[in-house]
Amino acid sequence: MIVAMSRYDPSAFPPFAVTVDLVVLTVRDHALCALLVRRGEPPFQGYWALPGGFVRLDEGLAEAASRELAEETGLRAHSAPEHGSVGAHLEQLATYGHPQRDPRMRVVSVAYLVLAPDLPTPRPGGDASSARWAPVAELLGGNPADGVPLAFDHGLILADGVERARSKIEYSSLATAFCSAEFTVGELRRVYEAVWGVSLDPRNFHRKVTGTPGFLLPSGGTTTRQGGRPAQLFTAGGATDLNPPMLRPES
Amino acid sequence: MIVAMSRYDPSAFPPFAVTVDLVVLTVRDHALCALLVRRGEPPFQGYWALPGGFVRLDEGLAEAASRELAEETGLRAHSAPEHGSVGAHLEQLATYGHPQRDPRMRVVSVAYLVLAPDLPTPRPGGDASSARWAPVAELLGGNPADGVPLAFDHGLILADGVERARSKIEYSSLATAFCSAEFTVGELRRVYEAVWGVSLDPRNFHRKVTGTPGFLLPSGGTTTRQGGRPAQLFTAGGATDLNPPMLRPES
DNA sequence: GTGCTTATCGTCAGAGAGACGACTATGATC
DNA sequence: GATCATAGTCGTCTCTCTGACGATAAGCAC
Repeated sequence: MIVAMSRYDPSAFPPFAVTVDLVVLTVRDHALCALLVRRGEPPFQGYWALPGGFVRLDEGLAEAASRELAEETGLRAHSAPEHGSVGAHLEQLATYGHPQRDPRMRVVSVAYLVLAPDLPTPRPGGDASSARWAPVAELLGGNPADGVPLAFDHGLILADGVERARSKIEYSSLATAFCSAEFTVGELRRVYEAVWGVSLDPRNFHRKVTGTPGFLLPSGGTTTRQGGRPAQLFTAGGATDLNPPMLRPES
Repeated sequence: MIVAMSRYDPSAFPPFAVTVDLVVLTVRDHALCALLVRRGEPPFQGYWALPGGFVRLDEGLAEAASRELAEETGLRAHSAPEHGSVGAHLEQLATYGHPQRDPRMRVVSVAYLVLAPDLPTPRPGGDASSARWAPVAELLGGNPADGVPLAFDHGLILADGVERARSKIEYSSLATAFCSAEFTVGELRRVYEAVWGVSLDPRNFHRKVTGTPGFLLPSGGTTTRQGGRPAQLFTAGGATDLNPPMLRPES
């Protein structure tokens, strides 16, 4: 087998550049938003793009994603969920390697998905004008005239990331990654509503999440943040899987 | 931003080797099996490994996976399901890039998952002694003494692929990818039983799969392959999602 | 106080799944 | 041919969960 014989021949392998790209999602103002940075040089100069960068030769892929995330947002991300943690959730999304996705060289990009609570200030890289939170509804709204399309294949990557997030909160407790350490059932419901773009019945939602063992842990306090009757505060419980899942309403 | 400035500098990027590795699964003798090849050279000489190879500079990742699959098994795979097709299902699984996963060089491997019907002869590469179908229960059985561990991180990749397959047939019609073009409800049930390693009630299973619109299309004929009363033959319908899903029995 | 908001508890009908009985249609064996 | 074993198919019952509500609770603004 010729292929097997040359497979790990160190002297003659096709050289690739490997990058990580980040789909960083959060919920702001009742809308799902993605972090974008503006490109300062060609190609796609002036276009908005996903944050990311080269993987170094001595670091792992998740490590590179984590480093880029910290550089751009100051967030510390965990691959494994931690209870009541302030860090963001990070998981590998997919890998994109079309030969012509970068016009200058062969680049394979490993995309990571980050779910973060609403950040106090989007101060990526210290340069406020070069980064923003963009509502994904505007970016993916089918109508390209709504805004400049993203650089490279980042529109595709973003769409995959959003779909992953939308489906993942169905059968896991990951929606809590969008909330701060303590949150109310109503805040969690607004996360689901923003990510899915739907309205949910508050009573059925309350029954579902409070009735699932390990999803929510009462933290003892109450809050009146949202106006109206004070709501009980919770932290994320240890459960990671939702069984049975909370399915999106039919399209 | 230093990172952004150097991000796509074509003259100075860290060079990586990029490979694809294949988790090829099928159901043989009521057991879920994976395709393995024996390594002929160091490192891990004599170990069993997942089939795979280098990505060429002018081909896409799925393209490379598809090419390797054809070279090793003769199968033609489709990323998109086709009705009644004889080809296998192929989808991207995940990407593995730990800096020391290959002792000689920095290799990033994009793993693909292939679900194939039982192949008449496992004649990979034309060299029968260098390839085999191995029951995944033996490979992942927690007890490493059951067999030689796989080369590189292929044991981890295989475990991820098996878990993907197990969960994916819950909420999609992908289990039909393990069947030949025409199959009976009982054959499809035995696929689920082999992949999940459980026993399912034939009556409830029959009600579920025949009651899900678009899952199965009656092809008109009947068969008596399995002995007993002749069973109706079906082909895979157009539906890709199972809603509601068919959940595994609780562990 | 009234009115508005949000939170939380209850009730009811329908869909779906698990457990399992009953019947059907073939081949194998006596 | 009668009997048996095997596998396929249809029905029934119960329980759980969900979606669609009604009703009540506890804050704030006026």
